[in-house]
Amino acid sequence: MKLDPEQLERVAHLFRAFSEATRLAIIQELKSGELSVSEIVQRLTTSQANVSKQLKLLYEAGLVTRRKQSTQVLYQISDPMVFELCGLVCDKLNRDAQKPARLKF
Amino acid sequence: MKLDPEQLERVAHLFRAFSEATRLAIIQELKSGELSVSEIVQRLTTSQANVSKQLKLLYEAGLVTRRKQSTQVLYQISDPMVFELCGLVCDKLNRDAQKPARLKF
DNA sequence: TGCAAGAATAAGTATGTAGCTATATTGAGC
DNA sequence: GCTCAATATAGCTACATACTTATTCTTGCA
Repeated sequence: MKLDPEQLERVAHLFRAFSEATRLAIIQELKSGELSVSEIVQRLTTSQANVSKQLKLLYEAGLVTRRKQSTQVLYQISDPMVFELCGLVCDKLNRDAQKPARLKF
Repeated sequence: MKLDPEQLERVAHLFRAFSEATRLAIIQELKSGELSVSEIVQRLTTSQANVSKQLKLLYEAGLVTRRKQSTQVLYQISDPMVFELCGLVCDKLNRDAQKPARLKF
C-alpha cells in the first residue's frame, strides 16, 4: 500500500516534531511524568519562550497533552509510541556505533 | 539515563532524515527492494538531481546502502528499523484520525 | 483593583535545506 | 580517445523555523 503525497507529508510532519534536539530534550524530561512549563525551563538551557513554542508544536502534533492547574500548565506525553520511536532510533545509533556508551532514551 | 545535548543532536539528526516527504517517498519505493537512481526518479515526480541529493542524505544517515553496477548505482534500505519507524508513525496517525483510510507504510 | 507569577505570542535575525538548472564526473562501448 | 548514459555536484533561490528579547495574556491573591 503506497501512501500518496499528502499522506507522506503528514508522516513527514510527525517525524519533524522529533527532529530537533530541544524538543527531544523536552520529551526526555517528560519521560518521568507530567511537568509544568517552568519546571521544564529549569531543566533545560533555553528560554521560556522557546520552551513554550516547542511545547505548542509537540501539542499540535498530538505528542503531548496539557492541563491547566491554576497559573501553571502541565504537559505530559500523550502516547507511548513516542518512547518506542526514540528507543528504535537509539538502538540503531548504538548498533552503528558499536563501542561508545549505549544511548538509551 | 539522560542523553546529553550531543547525543540528542544525533538522535534529532536521524529523525530529520525521515522528515521530508520526498525522502519518505524514496524509502517507500525501496520497500520492495533494491532500485537504481533512475528507477527511483521514474517512480517519483522530482528531478534526478534532487533524488541523488536525498539519497546521499539517506546514505550518510546510514539508512540505505549502495552498490555500483556498471554505470548504475543501486540503493536499498540498510536496516529494517526504517520500516518499523514508519509503521509506528502510520499507526499513530491512524489512531488519531479514526475514520479515514488507514495509512500503512 | 492592582500586582506578580506563569505561560503564550510577536517581531526580528540567522541558519538550514529542498528544489531547480546547469555542469561535472564516472564508466561502457565503439 | 570519444561519446553517450547514469549519477553526482555546484550554484542559486525560496522558504521554513529555531532562537532571542520584548510584550501580552491569564490567573491567583493582597
